[in-house]
Amino acid sequence: MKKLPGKTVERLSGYRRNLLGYLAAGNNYIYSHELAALLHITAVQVRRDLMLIGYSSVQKKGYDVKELIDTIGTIIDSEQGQNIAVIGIGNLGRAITSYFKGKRSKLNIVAAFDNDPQKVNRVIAGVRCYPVEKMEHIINEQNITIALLTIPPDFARPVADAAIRAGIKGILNFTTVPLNVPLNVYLEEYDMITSIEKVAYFVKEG
Amino acid sequence: MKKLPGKTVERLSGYRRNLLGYLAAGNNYIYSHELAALLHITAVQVRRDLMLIGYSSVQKKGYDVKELIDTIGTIIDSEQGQNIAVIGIGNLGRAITSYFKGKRSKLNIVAAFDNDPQKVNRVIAGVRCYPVEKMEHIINEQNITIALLTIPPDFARPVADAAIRAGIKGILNFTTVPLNVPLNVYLEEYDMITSIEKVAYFVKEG
DNA sequence: TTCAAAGTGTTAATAAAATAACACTGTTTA
DNA sequence: TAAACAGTGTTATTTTATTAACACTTTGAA
Repeated sequence: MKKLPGKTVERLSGYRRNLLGYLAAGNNYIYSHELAALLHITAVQVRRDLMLIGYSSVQKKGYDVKELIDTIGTIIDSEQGQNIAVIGIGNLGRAITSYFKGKRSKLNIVAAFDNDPQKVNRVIAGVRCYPVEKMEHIINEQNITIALLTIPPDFARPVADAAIRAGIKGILNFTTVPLNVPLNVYLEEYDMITSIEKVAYFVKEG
Repeated sequence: MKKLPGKTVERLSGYRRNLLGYLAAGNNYIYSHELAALLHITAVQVRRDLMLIGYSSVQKKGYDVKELIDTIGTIIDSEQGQNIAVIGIGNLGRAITSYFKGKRSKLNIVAAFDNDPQKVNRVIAGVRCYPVEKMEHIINEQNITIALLTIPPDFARPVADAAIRAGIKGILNFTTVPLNVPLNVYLEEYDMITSIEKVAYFVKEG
């Protein structure tokens, strides 16, 4: 399967999330236009995305929700699973960890790192917290490839570099600090302030 | 000024965030390619965005950082400021509040809402928490137009509806629940799981 | 059955976004 | 002070993403 565009991956993730909710609500079939409505996009977009991943419904009674969830899984999940570390287990790190933990079977948050002696060697939000000095060791030992970066700005850069040296292949950066990573490391940046400002702008402009 | 595309607004927010850091680091001028590098985009993109908002540097010695920060402010900020409420002050709500509070002079988080009697009528992360029943009243009284939705999924929909009835004009939805809002309300959805899954996908695929 | 109605997969067209190209203007150096 | 250089603003081009169009298939009703 050819590598999908980032936007498509985002939507696939959104489809699955909504399908899980839809299934939990007791629905077994869904039409493209219904799924589209949940994401505020068009039915064509949905069908086009599903075409891209080679999915087609046998019946014309809508898509089989379970089947579609599984198909999306075969595309965006890694078969053997992927391990995640939360770097910096302050307010945001804790929030993300407890929010995410257990939600996706193939993605496991297996470690947290922090410098605060109050936190180190304790289990926080269901995850063991290690001192930052042990990062390299633990990342290797636990085969962690993904890092969620939620540390104070001053440490963001050096700690991210260390994580990469230790073998991290993908970073989701929640800090306000711009990072630079080698080509073989995938970097996604998310800044809440930008989201808030965007809402504010469109509220202002109507 | 014509309404800008969402993507441009996001980048402008990113420019300002980076410029603030750049200024704090003691730099007063910045070239388009330097600013571009911080955001991992091209210099052309930067110049194009600035053209869109009608900014041009008098000198050819790079942009005046302070001036550019101000110009971006005149575009994306509301002159009289905008008030924000955090609806649901659990882990994530607290994290966002303490992260954001005071970072942008024109955007103020002025109230939190929650049902938990332990939280109600207390000041949490620097913001007073009110019971959800008082939401309509407070939103009106404090002229709150923006809501950050960080409540448990089961309450998301009814509470969002109530907030809109009370006069909210923009919602940033951090829950996994798909919302429907009237046309005059701006809705931005952010799902952390999607971000994490996106990173995971591109780590997997290389 | 058979005929509409509704839904799907796919190709074609459109729109939006990012990139390239380039003329112009200061800046620097010799 | 002139010639090379570097950086900017803007138009043109390309690429990417979205939407429209449509033939085909199933479903359901008459």
